[in-house]
Amino acid sequence: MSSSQCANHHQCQETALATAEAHCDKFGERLTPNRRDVLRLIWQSHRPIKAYDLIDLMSAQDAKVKPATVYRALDFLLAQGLIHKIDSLSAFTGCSHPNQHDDCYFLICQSCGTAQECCSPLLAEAITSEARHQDFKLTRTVLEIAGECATCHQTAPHIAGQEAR
Amino acid sequence: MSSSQCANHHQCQETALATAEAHCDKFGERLTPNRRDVLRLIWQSHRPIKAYDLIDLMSAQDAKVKPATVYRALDFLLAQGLIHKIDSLSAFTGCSHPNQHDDCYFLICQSCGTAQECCSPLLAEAITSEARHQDFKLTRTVLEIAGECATCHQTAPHIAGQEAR
DNA sequence: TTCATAAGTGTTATATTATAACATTACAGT
DNA sequence: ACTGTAATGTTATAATATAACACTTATGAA
Repeated sequence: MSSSQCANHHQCQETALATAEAHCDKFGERLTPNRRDVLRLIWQSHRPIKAYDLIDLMSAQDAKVKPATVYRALDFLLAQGLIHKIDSLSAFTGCSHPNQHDDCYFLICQSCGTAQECCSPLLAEAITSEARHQDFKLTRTVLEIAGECATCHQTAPHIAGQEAR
Repeated sequence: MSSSQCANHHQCQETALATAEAHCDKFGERLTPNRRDVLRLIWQSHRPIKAYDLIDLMSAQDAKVKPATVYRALDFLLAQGLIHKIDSLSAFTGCSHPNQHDDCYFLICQSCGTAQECCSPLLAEAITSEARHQDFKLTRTVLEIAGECATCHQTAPHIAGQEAR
């Protein structure tokens, strides 16, 4: 369980929830208890989390939660840009800056499981330009880069894959 | 049902099978009837095809084919680089140039369903360089660009999404 | 305030995608 | 022909995701 990226994960979780609250206020959307719970659990997880893990976590508290409940919350959060889905993992992760742009990509560490959200206007422009070159009208880009993050290969050089999963 | 890209799809299918044959010969791998059937069906489909559609097609011929049969063939073909999996679609498509490089990306048309495989050393380098910049050791890149292909927006301008599926 | 509507949730069922485990068969090298 | 490995057959089940319909809650117009 690495815990990189943010000095105080509890803090970044609270910030994310506050941001989500503000976002919903602004757009007249409702961050209901279910949606908030799902969002909180996503932020509590340090890495992309799967829908059924969320279901299990939700169910741990009190009554069994059904898939539809969680998937509906996920759909809402995705629609609001408050989370991302990582297609290559079938997993979900919080968006660290909802609404700012949609040219993000992910660095997914196969060793520690984290997915760092990154933005590069330069790279985004390179992709847009490639698409334009093929006369292709771009609506959505999925860029997911798998490998080993700095922390992992500094800590345990050249034993990559061993602790993967 | 657009049928773009290649003038003679039957031909490109045969070429792909011959290439696969040659590849397997070279590496001492066996392109068994099952694997060949799956590969042929993938090439027969003009767009990325789902595992269970392959199962249905295989089953149409004679006896019912079980998932494992097809998934095993898919695993083999993926391992040999003879096909790609499009993560954002959970679908498979033939690789038009096995073994040549692994810096390909896909332009996925949401209107006609085709996925064009493209290569751009420039873009690949931009991505590698981004990763390096974050001190990230890249092992695999997924770049899937969804939108509308040239053919579709030339044919039916500004009705995008209507005939999507 | 009350009612109508829309939005959200509960619940059951089922669709879709993928793998595990173990028995059997086919193949390549000796 | 014998033997070990690779491939396949078969059954079962895991993991991911959605459909459909009933019910409840929030919202806002009358």
